Amino acid sequence: MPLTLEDIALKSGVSRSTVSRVVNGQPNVRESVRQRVLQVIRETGFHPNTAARMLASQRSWMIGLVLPRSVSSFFTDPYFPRLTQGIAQACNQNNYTLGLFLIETKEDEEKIYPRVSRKSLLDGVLLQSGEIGEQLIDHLVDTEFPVVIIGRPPHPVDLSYIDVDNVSAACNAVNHLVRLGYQRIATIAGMANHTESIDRVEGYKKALLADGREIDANLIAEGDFTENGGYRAMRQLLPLQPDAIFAASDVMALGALRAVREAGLRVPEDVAIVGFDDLPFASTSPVPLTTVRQPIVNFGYKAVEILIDLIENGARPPRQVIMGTELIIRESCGSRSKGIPIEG
Amino acid sequence: MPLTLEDIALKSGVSRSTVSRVVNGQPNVRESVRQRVLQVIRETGFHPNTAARMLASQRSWMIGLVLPRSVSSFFTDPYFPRLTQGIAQACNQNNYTLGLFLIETKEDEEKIYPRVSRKSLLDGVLLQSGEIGEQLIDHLVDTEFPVVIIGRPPHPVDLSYIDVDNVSAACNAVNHLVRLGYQRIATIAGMANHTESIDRVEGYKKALLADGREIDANLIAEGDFTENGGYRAMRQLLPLQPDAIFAASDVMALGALRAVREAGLRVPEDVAIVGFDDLPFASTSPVPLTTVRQPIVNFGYKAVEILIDLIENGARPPRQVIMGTELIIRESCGSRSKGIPIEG
DNA sequence: GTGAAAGCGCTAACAG
DNA sequence: CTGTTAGCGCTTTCAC
Repeated sequence: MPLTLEDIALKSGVSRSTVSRVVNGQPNVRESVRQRVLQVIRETGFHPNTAARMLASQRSWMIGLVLPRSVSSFFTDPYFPRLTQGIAQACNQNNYTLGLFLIETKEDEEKIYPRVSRKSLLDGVLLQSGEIGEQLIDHLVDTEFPVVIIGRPPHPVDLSYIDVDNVSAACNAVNHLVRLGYQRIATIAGMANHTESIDRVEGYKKALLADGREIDANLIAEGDFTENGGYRAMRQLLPLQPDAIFAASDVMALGALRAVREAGLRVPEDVAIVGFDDLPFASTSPVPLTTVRQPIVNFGYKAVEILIDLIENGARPPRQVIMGTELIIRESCGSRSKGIPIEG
Repeated sequence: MPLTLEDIALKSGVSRSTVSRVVNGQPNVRESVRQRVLQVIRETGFHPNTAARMLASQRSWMIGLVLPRSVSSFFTDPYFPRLTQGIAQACNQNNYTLGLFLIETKEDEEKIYPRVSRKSLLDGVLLQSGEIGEQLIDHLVDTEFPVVIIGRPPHPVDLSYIDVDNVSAACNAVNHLVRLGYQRIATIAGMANHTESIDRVEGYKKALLADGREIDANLIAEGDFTENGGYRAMRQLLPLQPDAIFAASDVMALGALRAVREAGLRVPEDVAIVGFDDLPFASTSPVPLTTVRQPIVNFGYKAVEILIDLIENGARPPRQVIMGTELIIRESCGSRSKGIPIEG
């Protein structure tokens, strides 16, 4: 029923190859012929069969986005939808189709693995860097299969990845609190087995040490990137009477804020809070959040760009792209009330 | 380089057809032969080429999720990630691959159209019902292509869809406010050209009329399913001194809550608020939200189920599946303080 | 129960 | 510039 190249060839009085050339925008076709063929294509509404094309050309024009099971916050943290947006946008623009692979169970992982690691379905994959010990990375690493990891991989691997400089970003944020004169600065970290958590804690420590302070391990509470996780971590910190909190995500900062207020304390007067991400709600939260802005959409965009470069040009060696962040000052850190100037 | 059926056939001393039968779990193979072939497959790590399979069988085992441009709240409303979760889960379980199509520009729409409307790439699509006037639906309607619309379509079409009974759900919610004795009940609607908004407003009116009240058009404010939209709508309503608000989404309810508190009023003492969705944050919002719970994940799950039935059994006529909702009572409607019993 | 053979619709040399 | 000719790797009759 659906039309084939052959049909179009017949109707335009040329061969199948010529039609193929026209469809693929190849140069070696006489202009008048090209026009005639295009005309027929338009009239008939012909579209080449994707599967046949994939098979013959060994290219699918499709990439996969893999979100490992460990990234359970996909549904609770607006970070991921935004990332996905950037990725989808870039795919559209480059005429790639995006396949979404959410891994939730061990079973999923096994089912999905062959689909995301062979050229027969995907031209390449974007892998959200998950837990340390993530199997998928190791499987992928010695394949020739094009991969870009989103986020610094747990251990050094010979793969391209894209990340922000979490250490510096966190360090800057905490340093801001230091300069504002806070004495007991605590942090709510993400899950301990995720690189971005590790890096942000490191930045936290670095800023404190740079000011000649000591690290109090009790002031480092582990959240899990959820609102509730932030809340629980804050409840745990409260008895230690911190006067400032650096939370590794805006969502956790919100949970912390809830806990602080529930305890009858004020933000930022009694406890200052700084978040991470600068998601839309950061500015509309009960107390507008001072936070580290990540270029999330661009991040996804860039990831696709690198992947496509890998697919189409096989660019080697692997690239590491680090994107910039920016500290956004709002109410929750109290710099306004303290009247301390903001650095440019 | 990668293995083919032929390779496996050679190594197991059978024909390509037999290997194909084994791979596809067909019955007509002697058990001993089946075992031998399976053994070779395991040893070699063979996986059939997806493109070749698609081409020969005219099936891709892939479905698309299409989010039209009008669904701009994809990135601001946690509703969509949850829906996507349910869909992805169901796809995994049924061995389908999920393609994600986010349409943002007119250009995207044109590029994507051929990809989502032909059997050559997808076996079927899930279309998030968008704006009234959405082109895609009309294009899809007279194709034989399997489609399930998520949400009631703007105008009656001969397609399967899945939805909740928004009218009843809203009516129940507002009725709850009525029974609590609120006198000036306002509503914050979604975008006027979306069916779920229309239906929820209708439910709102229905509850009021059922109580013998009149509809005051000024008490119906239009939001846009964002937090800011809810905030703005509430600011517009505030001068009219409503004593209760029914918001068409939790996100908007949150915006309304912010506006109310900013005006120095208390929830629920001065203004009661009821939301819609029961997203995770509804229970942790500054005032826990009374809201209509939608079975979002199940919703996505069910949508896939219907689509697969359509693909595999060509089930006709189109099915309309309506899922149930539940009113979740928390603090924001004030029923606790008013001591009014909650219906079973 | 198993194998041979004919495609699925397209791309990509290779001639001309 | 254009047509001919092989496949891409698998599914699926149709014989045996």
